Amino acid sequence: MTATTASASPTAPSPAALHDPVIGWFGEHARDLPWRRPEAGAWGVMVSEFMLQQTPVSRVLPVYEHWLARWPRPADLAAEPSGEAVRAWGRLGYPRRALRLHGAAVAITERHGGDVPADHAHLLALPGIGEYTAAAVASFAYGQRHAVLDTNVRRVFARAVTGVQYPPNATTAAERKLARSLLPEDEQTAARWAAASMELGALVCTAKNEDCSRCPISAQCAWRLAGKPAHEGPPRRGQTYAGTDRQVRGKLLAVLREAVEPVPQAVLDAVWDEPVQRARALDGLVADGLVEPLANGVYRLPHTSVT
DNA sequence: TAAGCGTGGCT
DNA sequence: TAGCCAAGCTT
Repeated sequence: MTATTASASPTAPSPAALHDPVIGWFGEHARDLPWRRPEAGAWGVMVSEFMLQQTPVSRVLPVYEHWLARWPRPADLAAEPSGEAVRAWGRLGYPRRALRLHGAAVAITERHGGDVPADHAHLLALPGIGEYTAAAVASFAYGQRHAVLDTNVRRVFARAVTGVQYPPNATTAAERKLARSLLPEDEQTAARWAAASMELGALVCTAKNEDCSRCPISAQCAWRLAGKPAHEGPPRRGQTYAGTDRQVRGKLLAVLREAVEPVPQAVLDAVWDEPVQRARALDGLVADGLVEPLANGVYRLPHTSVT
């Protein structure tokens, strides 16, 4: 066996030594977010999880409120063209999420009687829902016992238990095993723990400028006890953006989002000088179902119904 | 498994 | 200033 970065440090705290302080801290410091209120329901939780994938809370808040007011139930969204979801997504980024959320709403309406399924496997089968989101919805909306492994939780575990600054680039089997071993037995406590450990990573045990003076488990944290050694190993993969197809796609879609009428090719051509890359970006958007080509070189957001 | 996929605020 | 970073999913 190769050494695993998720193995416990010699000074790793026991699970029981972590649960009470972190859950207690959460009770005092949890943010009052709309998707955490009882009235949000499972649909509100699910919408928030889609929007929060790779996107900060502050930018999600206004779009979330607008979305839930317009489409209070999955069937309300499913009844609209997918392009309306893309338009309402605004500038949250990664607009394929809007398409997938719309597709999930259609599937929920058709297969689950309009109610967000509580079963983990059923959630996982919906478009746009992967390992993390399925566990998050099952845990946050339905109070179930699941290991909820997002980037915040992975970082908290890497530090507090494993004793390193950052988790691996991709989630490993060792991390999943560790997360399961730390999960409280009691279902309600497990759900509380999932939300609390995540919030700790989001507010205190942040990627940069972590504030150990505000951390409820700083006395037991393996990384801190080791002297907070700097990250070793391969650098974490950075994201390039300027000059990429992604940037061109973003510019093209921004024009179409704000247009009421279908947009002529010439208007789209104005957003980017380089014709080969511009064409490739537009073709990609069409292939992804984010843009619908009409006759005569005119484009719009998709009006197609999902089948 | 690693690359592709948006956007904007922060340091 | 120019990266770095933010509750991932899909192929």
